[in-house]
Formats: sequence, C-alpha cells, structure tokens
Amino acid sequence: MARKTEIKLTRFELEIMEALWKLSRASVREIRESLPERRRPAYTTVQTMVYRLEEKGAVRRVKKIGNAHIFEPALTRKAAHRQVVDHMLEWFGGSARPLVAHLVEFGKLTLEDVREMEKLLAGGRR
Amino acid sequence: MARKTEIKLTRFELEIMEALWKLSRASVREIRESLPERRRPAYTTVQTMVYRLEEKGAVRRVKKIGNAHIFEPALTRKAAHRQVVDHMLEWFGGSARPLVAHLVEFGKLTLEDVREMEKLLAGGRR
DNA sequence: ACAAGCCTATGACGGCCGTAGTAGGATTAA
DNA sequence: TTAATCCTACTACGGCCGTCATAGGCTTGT
Repeated sequence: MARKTEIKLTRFELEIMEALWKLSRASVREIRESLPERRRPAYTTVQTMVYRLEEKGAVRRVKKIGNAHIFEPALTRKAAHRQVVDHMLEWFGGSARPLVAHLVEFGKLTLEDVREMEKLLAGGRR
Repeated sequence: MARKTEIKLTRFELEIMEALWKLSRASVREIRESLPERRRPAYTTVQTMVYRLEEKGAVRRVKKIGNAHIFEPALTRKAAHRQVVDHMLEWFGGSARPLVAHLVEFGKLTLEDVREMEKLLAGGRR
C-alpha cells in the first residue's frame, strides 16, 4: 500500500515548519525573521534546517525570486502533528489513555478542559 | 531553589528504567533478560545504557553480588514520567489542551475515555 | 560598470545515542 | 588448580542534530 513515507521531524524542525505553515511560502530569510527572537539562530543554521527538511520531503522549492529560493510545506500541519502524536503515544505503550491519565495526575488537565473535550466529542460526532 | 537537576531520558533509557522499576534492584544481566525479546540488544549495549543512566543520576549501584554490580533506580517512575510529559507538552506550546485536542481529532481518545477521565477528576478532587 | 550585499552550496564539528567489541580481572565448577 | 565463564571498564563508530563558516555566484543601487 505504498506507505506514505514516514517523515520524522525534530522539535526544531517542527518549529521551522510551523513558521512555514504560517507564511505559506517563504525564503530562508523570511523563515528566519519569523522565528521568535529567543529562537533565532544564524542564517545558515536555518538554511541547513530547511535543506534537511527538503531532503526529508517536508518542504519543497516552488520558485525563485531574484536568486533566492522560495519554499513551501510539502506536508500538512495536520499530518505532521499526527506523526508527533503517534510517536508520543509510543512512550506510553501506544495508547492515549495512560498519557492522558498522566496529564490529569500532574494537573496538566483541569476538569474544565475535560468537559470541553467531552463536548467536542459528543457534539462533533459522525 | 536548588533545582532538582533535570534528568532527560531517551526512549530506550526509559525502557531500561521501566525494567528496573519492575525489578526494584538488578544486575545488568537481569535487566537485559527482562527486556522483551524484540528489544534485547547485546549485553554490553545494555551495560552502556545503565552506565549512562548512572551518569545522568537515574540509577545507582547499591551493592555487589559476586563481582556483579546491583543497580537500583535513583528516580521514581512518577518523576520520570513527569519529565517525559513535560517535554511532550513543549511540542504543543506547553499546554495540554492542544495535545489532547489532537488526540481527540485523530481518534485516539473516545468519548468513553474522556468520561472516565472526568469521573477521575471530579471524584479524586481535593 | 562596480562595489556592496544577498544567497547558495558545501563542509565541518561536537554532542548525544544506540550499538557493540575487547582486554583483562573475578568467580566458579571440576 | 585450572579452565571456562562472567562481569567490568573502556573504546569505538556511525547517524542524526544543532550549530555555523566560508567561498563564490547573483543582484542591485549608484
């Protein structure tokens, strides 16, 4: 079934992707500028990340403006997040239940959060 | 406030720890034997992991039997899981809400799961 | 036409991780 | 006592990641 080629992103790569998803299309410079100041490494560092994302198939070059390449995501935010979530679940035996149990235990989830969730599930059924 | 020294574990290190938590105390060999067959690398590989866990302060040597060292966890399962969860949350902006939203979106959480959670929260309050 | 500046392509490096081999000391079964 | 076995302490290595420098080609303002 022609596996959709697993694309594994690191945390920082995901941040680059987030920037790119927001921008839709952008040059390395634009991506760099759009990163929060506290997380803005050298130009070539960002460039390297973008290149590696390209190798991984997460972004692609769409055109050139002047001599600068313009990149766009080759992966939807949703698909990427799905991967991330799936990997996280592996840490908890593959099931969401224990993970959420931990969230609750550590007070990361309030009763309100959960009620909201429930509403979402009950309402958005199909 | 004398930070409790962050101990960052990788996935495999966590698996070793899980083994050790189950065993309470064990030698490298015992740890290795207790790993599921599909995940049982060479003896020295396990040894290296244990040594590195020792450096990270996650395990400690408690005694010797014959010439073999016996190790025990120097970190509770709960504390370790807390770290893991915290790191995961960072991927989602530090809040559990979006993470759980994704779980719901991708069908990893059922209405039942959430109701269970709610019961837990409502009941176990204080 | 040219200097100044921007971008690209490539190379590098150190740290962490998973993996394992090896030398040699310690233990044990005969 | 001695050979077989076990365990330790090191060393190594390649891959991935975050980090960046450098060389040189392209573009542009004057």
